[in-house]
Amino acid sequence: MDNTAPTITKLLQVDAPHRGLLDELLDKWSLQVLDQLCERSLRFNELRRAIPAVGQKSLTATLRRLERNGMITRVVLEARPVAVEYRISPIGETLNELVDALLRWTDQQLPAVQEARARYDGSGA
Amino acid sequence: MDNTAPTITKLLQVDAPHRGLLDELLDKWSLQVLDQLCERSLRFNELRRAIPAVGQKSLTATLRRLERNGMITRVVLEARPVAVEYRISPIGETLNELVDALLRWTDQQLPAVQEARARYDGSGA
DNA sequence: CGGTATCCATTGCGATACTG
DNA sequence: CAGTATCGCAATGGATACCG
Repeated sequence: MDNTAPTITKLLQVDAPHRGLLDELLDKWSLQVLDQLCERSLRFNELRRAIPAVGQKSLTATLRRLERNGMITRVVLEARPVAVEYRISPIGETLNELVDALLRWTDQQLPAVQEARARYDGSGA
Repeated sequence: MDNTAPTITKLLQVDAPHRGLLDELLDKWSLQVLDQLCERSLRFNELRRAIPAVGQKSLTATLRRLERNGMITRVVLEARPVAVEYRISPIGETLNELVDALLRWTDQQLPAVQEARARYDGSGA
């Protein structure tokens, strides 16, 4: 696995597609959708309820983007009126592991961050 | 201090500050600035040159935000006209490790992602 | 239910000009 | 050099209405 793990920095600068991909995947709603679907598959309106702050338009856009990049799959169930289920994909699961690592990091560092904020806000105010 | 690491998912939903922090830290420019400063400290205009696509205004905002959250430190050097150096902080370095993991992930998954995109774009077009 | 289409307010962001 | 201030456009994103 260490075949391509050279100065990671170069990936950022030289190889735009890598950055572009993260830009599409690390936004506010994607992280939350990903996290929800990692627990279990959900329907459109279930997702809306699970993430109350997201608007319908934004949720649709987020789902399309995640689907296009292969992170989730959109499954149309035969049912009356219509039923669509969104599922995490294998790749999506690997991404979610990294996102979880990020979440664990925030959990650890939040106190230090809040202290830093207090210092910054205090010295400037 | 309870080190309970319960279903990470709950952190996302219940605890807004965690998500909020990631929202401030995972944007387009922050990742690149962080990555640059992890290699070596840089001055304002060095950063601009290192990340040509970023505007002055956005760079300033990004630096302030990273500084406020304790990820970098702003060091005013005594020099003529003025010299300011931006340095990664210890916390910032730990964040950058996770970002690097993300970058390595994109490097691994990019082919699969591009395939997914081709499939998506092809079936829809 | 699971969307799309449209309108509209807000914001983001680049370009430009100016300052200590 | 390292910013701040201002302007104006373009893109987000919410609210609403409507469709299969």
